[in-house]
Amino acid sequence: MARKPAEQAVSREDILHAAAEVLRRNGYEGTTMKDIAAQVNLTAASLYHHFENKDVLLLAVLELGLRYVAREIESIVNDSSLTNVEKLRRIVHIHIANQTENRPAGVAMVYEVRHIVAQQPRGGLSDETIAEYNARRASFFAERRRFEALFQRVVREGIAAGEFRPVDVPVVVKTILGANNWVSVWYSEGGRLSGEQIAEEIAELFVRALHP
Amino acid sequence: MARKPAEQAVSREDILHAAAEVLRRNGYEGTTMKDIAAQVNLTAASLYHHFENKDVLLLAVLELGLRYVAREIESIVNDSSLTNVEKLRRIVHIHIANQTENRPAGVAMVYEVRHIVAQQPRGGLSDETIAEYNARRASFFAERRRFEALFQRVVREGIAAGEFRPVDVPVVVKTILGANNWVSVWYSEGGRLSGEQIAEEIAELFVRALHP
Amino acid sequence: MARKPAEQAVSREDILHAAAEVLRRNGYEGTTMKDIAAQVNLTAASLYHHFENKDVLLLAVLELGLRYVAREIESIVNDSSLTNVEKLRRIVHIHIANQTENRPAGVAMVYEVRHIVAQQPRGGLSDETIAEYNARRASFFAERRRFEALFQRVVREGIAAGEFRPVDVPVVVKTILGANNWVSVWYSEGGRLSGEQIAEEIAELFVRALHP
Amino acid sequence: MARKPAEQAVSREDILHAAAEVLRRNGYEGTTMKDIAAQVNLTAASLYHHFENKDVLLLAVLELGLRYVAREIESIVNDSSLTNVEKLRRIVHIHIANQTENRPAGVAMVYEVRHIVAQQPRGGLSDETIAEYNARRASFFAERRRFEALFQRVVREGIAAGEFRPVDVPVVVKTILGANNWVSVWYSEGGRLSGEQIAEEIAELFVRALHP
DNA sequence: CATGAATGAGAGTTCATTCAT
DNA sequence: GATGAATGAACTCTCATTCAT
Repeated sequence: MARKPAEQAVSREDILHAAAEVLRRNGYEGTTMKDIAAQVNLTAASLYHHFENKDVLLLAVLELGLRYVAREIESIVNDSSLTNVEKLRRIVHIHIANQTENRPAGVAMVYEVRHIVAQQPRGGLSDETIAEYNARRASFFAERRRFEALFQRVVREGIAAGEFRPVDVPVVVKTILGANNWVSVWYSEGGRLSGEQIAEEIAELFVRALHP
Repeated sequence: MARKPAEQAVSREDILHAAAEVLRRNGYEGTTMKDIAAQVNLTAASLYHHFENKDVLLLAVLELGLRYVAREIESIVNDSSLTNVEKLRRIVHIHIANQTENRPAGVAMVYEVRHIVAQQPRGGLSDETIAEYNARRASFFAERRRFEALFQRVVREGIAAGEFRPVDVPVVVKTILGANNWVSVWYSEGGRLSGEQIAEEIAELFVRALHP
Repeated sequence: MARKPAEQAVSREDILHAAAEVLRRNGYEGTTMKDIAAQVNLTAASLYHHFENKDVLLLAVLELGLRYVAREIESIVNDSSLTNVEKLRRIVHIHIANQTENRPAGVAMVYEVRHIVAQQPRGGLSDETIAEYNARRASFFAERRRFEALFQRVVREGIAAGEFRPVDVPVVVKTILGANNWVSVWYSEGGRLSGEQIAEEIAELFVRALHP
Repeated sequence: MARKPAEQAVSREDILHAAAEVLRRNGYEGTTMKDIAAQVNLTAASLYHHFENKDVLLLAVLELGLRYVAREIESIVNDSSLTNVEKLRRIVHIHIANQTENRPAGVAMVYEVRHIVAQQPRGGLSDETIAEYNARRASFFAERRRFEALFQRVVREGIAAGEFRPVDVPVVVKTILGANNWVSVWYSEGGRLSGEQIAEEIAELFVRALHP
C-alpha cells in the first residue's frame, strides 16, 4: 500500500502549480482534490500529506500567484527613474500579462475571491487547521492590499507630480483593476490581438483618462 | 399530500426571481435546488415541474437579468436626441446601477458566466432536456452579444461623429464592461460613495479616455 | 434515480429499531450509516431524509431505549401496594431483562454513553443540526437522570421505611446499575442460566446487601 | 533522515504505556496510531518496527494492564493468613483503585473488551501477523480467565469455609466485577467520595450480600 | 531504527434528480 | 402541480499500512 518510490517526489510547490492550473480550468468549487491530485500523479489522499485542507491548499495557490505579481509590480513602482505615466503603463502590462499567460492564480483571482471573503473555514476541522487557514487568509488579504496599494501609489504620486488630474484614487484604481482582471474572462489565445496589444490599448486608455 | 392551498400557485417568473436572489447570495455552485425551492415555499422536487433542470433554470435567470438591462440600455442608445458622449455616460450609469442595486442577475453575471461557457450540459439527461438547455444557452449568448453590441454601437458612432478618438472598439468596450462588472465585487452598501457617485466617476474616466 | 415505490415506506421508527440492532452488534464507532441503511434496505443517503446526522440518529436510538425501560420501571416504583424490597427485586428484573432480551439500546447503553458525554457534535454542521443534537442530548441525559432517580427513590424510601439499612444511596445505586449493565457484556443466549435466573440471583444479592 | 538523536530509543514498554494513556483518553476506535506515536515522539510508521499491527499493539496494552492487576490480586489471594472475607474486601479495593487511579488499562478494559471478542483480525494481513494476533488474543483471554478465577476462588473457598452463604459463584463474581468496572464510568476525581471510600462502601455491600 | 511520502479502503455527507401517490 | 421518499454519484477527509531512503 505504498508506491511512488524512485520517481522524484512531489513537492508542495509542484502541487501548488498543478492546483493553479486546475483552478484556472474549473473554478474554485469545480476544483476537486482528485483533479489536483491527478495533475501531479497522486491520489487525493496523498495531498493531505502536504496540505491540511482543500481550502488551505487553494488559498495558498492564490496567495502564491498574487505574491508573484506583486513582486514584479513593486520593482516597477520603486524605480525612481520612471515617470508615473510610464509606471502606470508598465504595471498595466504586467497585470494583464499575468491574466493572459498562464501565471498561476492570475485567472483564478478574478472569480474566486468571493469564496475567501465569504467563507468560514470548512467545518469540522481541528483548531490548528483553522488557525492555519486564518493565517493564510490574513496573509492573502495583506498581499492583496499591498498589491492594490502599489497601483494607488502610482496614481497618487502622479497626481502630486501634476502628471495626472485629480481623481478619486480608490475608485480609479478599482476601475483599472476591474478592466485588467476582466481580460482573463474574454481573452483567448490565438485571438485577433495578443496580450501585449491588448495591454497597450488599455494602458493608453487609462493614461488618457487621467491626463490633466 | 399536496400543499400550497390558499396562496395562488407559483409561476415560472416567481421561481426565476427567487433563484436570482439565491444566486446573488450563494453563487452558482453554492446555489442548491433546495435553496431556490425554499425561497418560494416549495420542495426541490416541485421545481422540476417548471424547469427541466438546474442548469436550464439558472440559465433562464441570467438571461432574464441580462434582457432586463439590455432593454433599458437599448432605449438610451436609440434615443436620437442624445450625443454619443451623453449616451455613454447614461449606459454606464445604468450598468453600474444594475450591479449596486440588488438587481439579482446583475451581480450573478460577473461570476457565473464561466459556468455557462465551459459547461457541457450535465451528463445523463434526456435529449430533449439537452436541446432545451442548448436553446437557452444560445438565447443567453445572443442576448449577451446584443448587450455588448449596444455599447459598441455607441463607441463606434461616437468615433464616426468625431466625438471619440479612433480606438479598438471591441477592446475598449470589454474594458468598460470589465470595470463596471467589477464594481459588484467591491461595492458595499453604506460605503464611502453611493452607486451614483461611483458611476459618475467611472463614466467621466471613460469619456475622457475616448476624448479625441 | 428513485426506487422503493410500492413496498411500504420505511419510517423513522423502523430506522431506529434497525439502528439499535446494529449498534448492539457493532458499537457506536463501529456502526456505519451504510450498516444501518442495509438493515432497512435503504442506501446510506436515504437515511439523511429521516435524520440530519449520524449522531442525531444514534442519540435518538439511545434515548428511545432508555425511555422505554424508564417507563416500565416507573410504573413499578409508583405502585404503592409493593414494599420497597419487592420493588427493588422487580426493577432489577426489568433492567436485566432489558439487557438480555433484545430491547433496543439496552446493550448499547453500557458502552456508548462515553461518546455522548465526551463528544462535541461532529463538526461542520448547520446550526439547526447542532441545536437538534444538543436538544436530543439534553433529552437523553434528562431521561438518564430520571432513570437513576427511580432506583434511588426505592433505596431511599426503603431506608426510611426500615426495610433497608442506611447506606450511601448514590454509590449503592451505581453499584446495582453497574452489575446489571455488565450482564449484557457476559450474557449469552443459550448459556447455563436464563436471564430470569440471573436476575433472580442478582436481586437476591442486593436485597441481602441492604438488609438492615 | 533519522531523528531521535540524543534521547535513548523508545522501547516496546514505552509505547505500551503511551498507548494505554491514549486509549484511556480516546477509547479504542478513537485511538489512532498517530496519536500513540505522538505520545512517544515518533511517527506512526515507526510504531510498526515494534508492533506488527494496531490490534496487536492495543491487545498488548490490555494484556499488560490486566496482568498487572492480576499480580496484585494474586498475592492477596495466596496469602493464607487472611480470611476470605478479608480477601474479598482487599481485592475489591485493588480492583477499584485500578479504575479510579490512572492505571490505564483499567479503564480501557471496561469498554474495549468487546472489540477483542468480536473482532476478526483486520483483513489483508500476512499469516504471521494473524498468528501473532491470535497468540496475543489467546494470551489476553487466558489472563482474563485467571483474573476472574482469582475472584471465584475467594468466593468458593469462603463458601467452603462457611464464611459465605452458598451462591452461584460465576454469577456473583460477574456481578462484583461489573459493579467495580462501572466505577470507572462514573467516578470523577475531586468528586464527593474518594476511590477508597467508594471501594469501602462497595466491599461492605458484597460482604453483606454473601453473609451466610 | 526512523521517517516522509504515498496509498486503498472506506466513512459521512450533499445534491440533483426521479417517481408513485 | 406538489410532495415525500429514495437513489447514485461525487466529494472531502481519515486512517492503518507500506516501503525506499
